Amino acid sequence: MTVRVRYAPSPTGLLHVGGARTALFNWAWARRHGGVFVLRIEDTDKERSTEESERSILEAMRWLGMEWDEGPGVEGPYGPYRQSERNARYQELCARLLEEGKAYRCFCDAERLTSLREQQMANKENPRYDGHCRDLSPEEVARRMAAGEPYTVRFRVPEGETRFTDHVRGEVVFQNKEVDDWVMLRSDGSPTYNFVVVCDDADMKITHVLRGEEHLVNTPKQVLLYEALGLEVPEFGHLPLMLGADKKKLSKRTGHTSVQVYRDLGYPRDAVVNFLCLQGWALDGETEVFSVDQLVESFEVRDVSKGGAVFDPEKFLWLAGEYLRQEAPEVCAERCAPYVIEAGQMTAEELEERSGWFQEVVRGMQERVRLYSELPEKIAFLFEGDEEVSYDEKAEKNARKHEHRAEVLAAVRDTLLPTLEAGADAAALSEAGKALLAEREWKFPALGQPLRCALTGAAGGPDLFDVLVWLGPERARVRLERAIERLA
RNA sequence: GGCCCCUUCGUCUAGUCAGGCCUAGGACACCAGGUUUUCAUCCUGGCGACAGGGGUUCAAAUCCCCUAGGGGUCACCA
Repeated sequence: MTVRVRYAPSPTGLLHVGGARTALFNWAWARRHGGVFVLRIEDTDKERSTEESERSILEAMRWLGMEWDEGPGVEGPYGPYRQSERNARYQELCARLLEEGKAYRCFCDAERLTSLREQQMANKENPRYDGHCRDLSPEEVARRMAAGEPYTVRFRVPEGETRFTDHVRGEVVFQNKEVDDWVMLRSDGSPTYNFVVVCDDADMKITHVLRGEEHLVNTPKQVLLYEALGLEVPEFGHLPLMLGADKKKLSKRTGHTSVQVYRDLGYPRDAVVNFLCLQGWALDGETEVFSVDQLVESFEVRDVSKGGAVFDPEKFLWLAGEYLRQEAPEVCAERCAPYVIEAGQMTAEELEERSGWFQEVVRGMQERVRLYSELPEKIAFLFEGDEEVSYDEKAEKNARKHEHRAEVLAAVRDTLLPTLEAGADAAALSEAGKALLAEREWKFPALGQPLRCALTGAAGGPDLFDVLVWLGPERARVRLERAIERLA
């Protein structure tokens, strides 16, 4: 039997990182077993669903590299893949259950239900439907329908207990008396989640339902519905929740929750995928950094942890840096480019013209950056006017520690700049610099600290000889002259 | 509160299904050293956990029971 799994987001916002992880696990599981990954849009909530949100979710899914085999834009044998387009089928199945007495019409209005709930809570009872319309006579139902009274359709939960084997948690049992006669069809005739999810999963031949743990308590309702419909029950696997620092379900209160935000913040794509997988799953307990291929090779649902995972922004940042540093400079440069443009440091055209130069800068900066977005502020000194480089306090203090600072800077101007002009690279400049120091029997800091201050105005940063090359002889000369005066 | 789920370092986790190889391994963070022209990277070391209590067993992080704690969910949302 081919494995068929699905990810079924509701288009009511951006793609949540928890949802993305669920999708990733489903996707990996399908790929691992040569199965099919279905993407289905659960837009039964007309109030909150938007096309805009659907677009952004699809875009984020693609960005993460999850191609769906069936779903919006990809024809499949069980479409359409948007619930709003499948209404006829829901009505059909509902009519069947009604006919068989497995569901019934309920004429209780919102007002009655609300006061019922309030009363129950006041009595310290559990709020639940009281079965008021469960056994209405066919005549009464017909009469009230004819009178145009609005009604919902409720599922008639049978007696007994419902059990299923969860691939993450093992055997789970619910007493049916704890399960409410839930609403399948709203009074406007539209279907609810628990109803459509079963219809669609069955129609789409889904074999494994992997979803967040918040759905665990819905499962008995759904199992019961499969049984009432005479359908085969799929296998379930409830993934642990992703938690915020407060150990509660990850929400905006404790940090960013959408994939798009991390993308926009400049996290490498593969780092996002890798990190999400680390929440609740481990390759071997040793390897933290792994590829999508490795994920697909070894992902098993039974290896998923049971406990919730606190989302750790620090570790995420570390992992982002791991990925960014491994990138080829030209790739990294391309990904940093939008941020450089946004910061107003270079235009797209300039970036194009000086792509070699920019890549070289990126290469020199990669070890010092974790997110693409971090680059601009770290190379801002390159875009300052040469006459107005601002020295920060520590840089200037470091430079002033060396009494021969002016002399050393002058020596750099007189010996290194000509070398640079002649086309020397950073390695050659470094040699020349060291020779210059050896001559005078000075240690490196005597050169490094004044020079760094002169060139960058900062106490730390990239290799000085790289900086010399990036700046070029003209600009370096201006900065040196100015420093010789200012640091005198 | 009812029901359901969960519980190994601060955090992510390996080990639990098939009890001995675990004086519990790795990673992030933190601390201390080292390399380095600074910063960063990199390297070395340190700190640090089986929620508690009972069983079962020659032997329990691993199996059973209880307690405690945390979470999820209780809609004409999904």
